Amino acid sequence: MPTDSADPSRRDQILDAAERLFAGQGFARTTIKQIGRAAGVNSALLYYYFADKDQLYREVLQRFVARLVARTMSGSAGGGPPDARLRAFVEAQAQTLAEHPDAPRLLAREMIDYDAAHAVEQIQHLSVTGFRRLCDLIDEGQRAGIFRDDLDPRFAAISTIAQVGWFFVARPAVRILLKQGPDGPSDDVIQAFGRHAADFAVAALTAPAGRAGATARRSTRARSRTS
Amino acid sequence: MPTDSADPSRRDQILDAAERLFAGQGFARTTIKQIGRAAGVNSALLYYYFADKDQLYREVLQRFVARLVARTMSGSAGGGPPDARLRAFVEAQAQTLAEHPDAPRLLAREMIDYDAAHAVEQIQHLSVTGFRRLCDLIDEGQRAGIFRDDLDPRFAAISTIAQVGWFFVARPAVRILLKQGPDGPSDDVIQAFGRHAADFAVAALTAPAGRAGATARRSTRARSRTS
DNA sequence: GTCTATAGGTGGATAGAC
DNA sequence: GTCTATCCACCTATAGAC
Repeated sequence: MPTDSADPSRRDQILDAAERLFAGQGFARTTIKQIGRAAGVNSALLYYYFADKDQLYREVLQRFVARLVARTMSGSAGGGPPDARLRAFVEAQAQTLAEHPDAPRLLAREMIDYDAAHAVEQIQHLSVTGFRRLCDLIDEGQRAGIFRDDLDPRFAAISTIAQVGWFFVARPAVRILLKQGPDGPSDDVIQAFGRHAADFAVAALTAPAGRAGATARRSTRARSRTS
Repeated sequence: MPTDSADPSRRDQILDAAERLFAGQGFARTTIKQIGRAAGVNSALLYYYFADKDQLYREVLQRFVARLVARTMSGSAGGGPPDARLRAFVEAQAQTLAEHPDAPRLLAREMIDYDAAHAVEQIQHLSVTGFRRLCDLIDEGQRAGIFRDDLDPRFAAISTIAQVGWFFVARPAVRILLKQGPDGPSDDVIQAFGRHAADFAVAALTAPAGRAGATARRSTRARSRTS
């Protein structure tokens, strides 16, 4: 099985079809024959390019995450004050997911179904890049005195990212709540939510430290900020 | 197939086993024979109690969501100011999910894989109860002047719920970020995150309206508040 | 490289004894 | 009610012609 070497077209053709199908119906329900048909080739050919179904799936995920990381990273590189950069980060995230509607499904399913076993390195990479960048951003804002410093940056990063992530994963519920059509929220609504999420996060982080926790104990910070 | 009538024990025994397996590995990868084995009965017996695999899955989901709704609702009934009740709501949510670690997986997968087709009414019910209650809470706080009124209550509700939801769904990523063991975050960390999420949401909602959106346009509100 | 044909295995579902 | 035995469909993967 000459899995490597150079034949872009056919190979990518198969990967494209596989990506669509895996994203749409998951690993188990997608058959080799479906993929072959969708790619316009005989299903046996898949075994010329890939060792088995599992390997094909892994390569789909890898290619996918790599693209996603590239896209996300390029979007939030600029300078400026931490709150503006955080805002840019969140809006870029919404933008990216709106352009790749398969992404949340594919990744969330992988995490849920296989505990990310097919793409540990990829998911790690995403965590180490995306999450980490956010953490650093928040930490920086805290040290600059712009953000309240009684929040754990890692918790805050999860809360920030969660908004847009959940918006896409819980699509059926969101659709009902927002009374959107069967295709899910329109681009307008997605963009509006992206702005809202950025707003929400910045507001939570810039709130005066003493004010919000009237009922509650101070500091949900559990650990060192070096993370 | 006398699917109904009265035989609690056997039937529930099968449902229990099925729930564990479906939650752990999803619908497609779970086989009838696995369920039979896990339940300690012959797999053919499943067809005495349930019409087919699909029907069994539906009943698992229904029972599951019914329990979840009951649990969630009882937790956030009390009175008090809106911000305290919102806090109670979020912490109850975290508590519930910590006690039912299968819940996020089961529900998220159903939404992702089948667009909630197996449990439309259930998901609708969850949305109409949980989400709606949150929306009303936020709306009430806005009218009382406690929460800023330039946020769409429905968007704010999504952001609020998303935090804990994502925390469980993205477990592999969270695990890496928080440097937790393979079993996922400990109960302490879950509780801490629940408090954090409540804090985060209340802070975002109580922030002075003009302050947070220095860079941004006012109001991410898109539609009427009657929702 | 790409196809046809098919082996080998598994899963959902039924028939029928007890 | 519960089990044994089994059928049939379908899916992954391979063998081998072209």
